[in-house]
Amino acid sequence: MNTEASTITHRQFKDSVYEQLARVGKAMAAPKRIELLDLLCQAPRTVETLAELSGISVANASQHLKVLREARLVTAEKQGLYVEYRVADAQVGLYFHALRTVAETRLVELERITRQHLERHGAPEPVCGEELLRRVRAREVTVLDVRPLEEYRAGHIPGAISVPLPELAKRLAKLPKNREIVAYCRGPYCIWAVEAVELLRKKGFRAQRMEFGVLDWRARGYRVETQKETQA
Amino acid sequence: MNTEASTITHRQFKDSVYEQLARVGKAMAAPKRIELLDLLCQAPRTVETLAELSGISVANASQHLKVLREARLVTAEKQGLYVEYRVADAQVGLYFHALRTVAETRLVELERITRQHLERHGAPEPVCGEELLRRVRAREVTVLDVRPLEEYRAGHIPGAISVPLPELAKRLAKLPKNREIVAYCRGPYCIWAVEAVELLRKKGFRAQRMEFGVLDWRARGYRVETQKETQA
DNA sequence: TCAGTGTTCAATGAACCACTTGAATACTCG
DNA sequence: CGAGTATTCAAGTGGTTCATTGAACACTGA
Repeated sequence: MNTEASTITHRQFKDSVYEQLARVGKAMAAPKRIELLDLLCQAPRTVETLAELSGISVANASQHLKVLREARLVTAEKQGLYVEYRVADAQVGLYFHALRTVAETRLVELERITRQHLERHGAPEPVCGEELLRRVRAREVTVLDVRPLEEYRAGHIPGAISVPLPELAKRLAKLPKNREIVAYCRGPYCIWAVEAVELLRKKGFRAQRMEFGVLDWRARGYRVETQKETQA
Repeated sequence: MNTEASTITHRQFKDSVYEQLARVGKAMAAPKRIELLDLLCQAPRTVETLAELSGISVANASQHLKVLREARLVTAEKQGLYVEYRVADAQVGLYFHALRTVAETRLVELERITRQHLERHGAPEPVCGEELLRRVRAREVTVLDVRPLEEYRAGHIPGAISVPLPELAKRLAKLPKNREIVAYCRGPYCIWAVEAVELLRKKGFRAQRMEFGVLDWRARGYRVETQKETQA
């Protein structure tokens, strides 16, 4: 079975397998493409929106999206005047999450950068994530999703209330004063929840930031709620 | 809070975060690097071994390993005359597994290539993975790890017996005739288990191939056994 | 049908990357 | 210490990728 010939075809087989795996790997080799995928993990979006959110030209975004499409990580569908991109399936989100997790555990630089940035924004003390997660799951606290509405619609933590950050100020009155509030946003690198907590505390609420996003939630195998528009 | 200035530093922050994430992403952008990481997920190895197993020059392997090291995915340690590389921590294995899973679910080509190759090696019918997994977990079957001994030592499915494929023939007598046998190897792209099953069946054993490897096992959150040398 | 808009394509140049070769380190072990 | 070996480094080459620009395409809505 280990003749010269079979060894060669063996190598060819391996080479083509790893070549395929590299198609997916290459898709995540450019910072901007990772950012686009991150955005798409929050909600489906058009090319123009993605370009604006990630700070690149539309043509460039389109090109990056083409690469992601060819790696089958995202799909595109024409919706009226716009082309709407979305992640191809749930596995893609988990893949991105795995990448992020490795980077977080292995790259000290990443933690340094994040901590600096949070401190500059007067971030509250880092919280014990897992314990908070437990209380959120047990519904012991009021959970606020401070991302834009469309991201909430595309998927949110069950029981969470959508209060986009810009609207938080005018909707304070409708929030419960006596119950503890937990705010979350896109994830550990998003400061919206930090700002939300800052405002809430200033107004006398008991509030905490959860640094997990919907992706972290899903990666733990918990259910995600979609579409429903629970509002305060 | 959304002044021009704060928006700019915001962009800078995001850019540096995604740049860090891309460090990890780039590490998996070359087929050969993925292959090296795959090999390292099975067991720690020296540069020379890795070069030989992946069919590249030592200098080239060393260079790829440097990239993996700079992305902090692997660590190197001098052991006697050789430098031994190993995956930096368990998360890295899960990251590679996530990449592989996405590629498997999304890339039809990968499945086609694999099926062709297995058929050429007279692979038995594809098995129902999850049901087999249950029976392995319940220890209803005799489990054979047909990889080289050092990979078995680095981590194997609990209860599995190490019978490296080349030694299978001479150790047939020591295997139970009446109990069903399940063989596994490095994973879905490795044909050792296929060949083992072929031989076993020819000799009158009831045998099946499990296409999961240790990585798939771990990704499901199951315990992995190390070091111990259970032998038939 | 035709203007207008969103998206993609094609071509360019600069930067980067994979692999080779040959030399230089850094060890170990006699 | 000095020979021998494993590994890494440095330089060069051909190929690939990224961002930009301007044009082309596809589709909508009047």
